[in-house]
Amino acid sequence: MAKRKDISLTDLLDSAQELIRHRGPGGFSFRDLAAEVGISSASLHHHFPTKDDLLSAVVLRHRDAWNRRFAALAAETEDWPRRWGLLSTKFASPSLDGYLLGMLAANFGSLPPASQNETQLLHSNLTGWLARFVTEAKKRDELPQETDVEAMAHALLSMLQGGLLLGRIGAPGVMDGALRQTDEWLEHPRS
Amino acid sequence: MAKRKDISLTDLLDSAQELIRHRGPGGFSFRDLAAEVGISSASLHHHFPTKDDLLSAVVLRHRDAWNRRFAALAAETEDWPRRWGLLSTKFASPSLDGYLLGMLAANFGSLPPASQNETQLLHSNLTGWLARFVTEAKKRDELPQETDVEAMAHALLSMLQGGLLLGRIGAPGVMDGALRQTDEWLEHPRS
DNA sequence: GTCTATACAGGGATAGAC
DNA sequence: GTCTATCCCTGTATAGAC
Repeated sequence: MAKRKDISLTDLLDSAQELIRHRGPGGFSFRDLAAEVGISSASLHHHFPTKDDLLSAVVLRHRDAWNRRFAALAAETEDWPRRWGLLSTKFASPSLDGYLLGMLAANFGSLPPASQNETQLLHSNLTGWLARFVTEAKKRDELPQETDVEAMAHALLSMLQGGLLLGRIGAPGVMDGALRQTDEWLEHPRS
Repeated sequence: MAKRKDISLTDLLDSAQELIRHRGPGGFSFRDLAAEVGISSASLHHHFPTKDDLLSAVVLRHRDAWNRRFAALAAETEDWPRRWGLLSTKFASPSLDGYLLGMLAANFGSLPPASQNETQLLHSNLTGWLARFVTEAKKRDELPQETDVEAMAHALLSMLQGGLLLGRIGAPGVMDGALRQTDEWLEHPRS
């Protein structure tokens, strides 16, 4: 023993992110994560001295990933219905990590400082992208001119996060229903 | 010492509920709650042998409270806009406890069994009432006949919970924005 | 019904060898 | 970079006196 395994940072963050999504930031221990990736908790502390370091690293990467996804989506199409369709699908996909923000938000008060910070940044990044998309949709007359950009962005993100969150309880069709209704609202703007 | 203080069950559950709302079900200990109500943790265990007992008692009472609120609301008016207005206000009020469901949902996987059960019941109670209100609104032609009752109920509850949850992060205007947009959608049904 | 005291498991984190 | 061993704290829960 005591040989280098050179656990990749990516694998580590992947496992950590999975644990946060499933059990919440306080729902797993260094020992849990260490066991999962096959090293000792002391070795884990070598990579991330404190839990705050670990959590905020996960959130930072997650934020980057979403920013890249949004940028790619923005480049891919200017069509609002298409943008929203792809976006909501990404969020609704259980294999993807739309859950993370909600888990962090729910346990925000118990998060260590750097992680709180990253979580706020994640939230404002997502809201910012949504607001940009809504603004552009208005310019293209795909949404009513009276649309309040901020309100719409908050509503859409709240819906997505709330749907994911309530879906955790186990009742079927929550996210599907919420998305179906939202689509109805979005595709049939007021007369 | 060792005199009876006869801490009232109500005070106990109140404090516990407050702690769950603020820190989540796993974010406080028997010692925390005991200190708050001014008894020892051992005394607390006398009232609630396990944490599962404590949590599920809180959720049960909470569920009852919402059922009574909904029933009162149903009796008070049949007007859908008014019902929704009062309801969303109740949920949005920070002094009230609309948070609870979201906190429980986020940490659902870490909840002990009875508490999971109660949480599911809470969720289905709330969804059921919302669905009933939507159904009645359709009958009164206050919502489009094509409205999918389940979808609408899931969407509204998701929005409320998502808004409350994201509001915890500290960004201002989330819940307000989400509600403003929802009102827009509800008051201006498709042409 | 309340207390003190305590058991026991699990958490984050560190020391120091290899 | 990894390990074993360990520290110290906090969590749930119990025993037994008053």
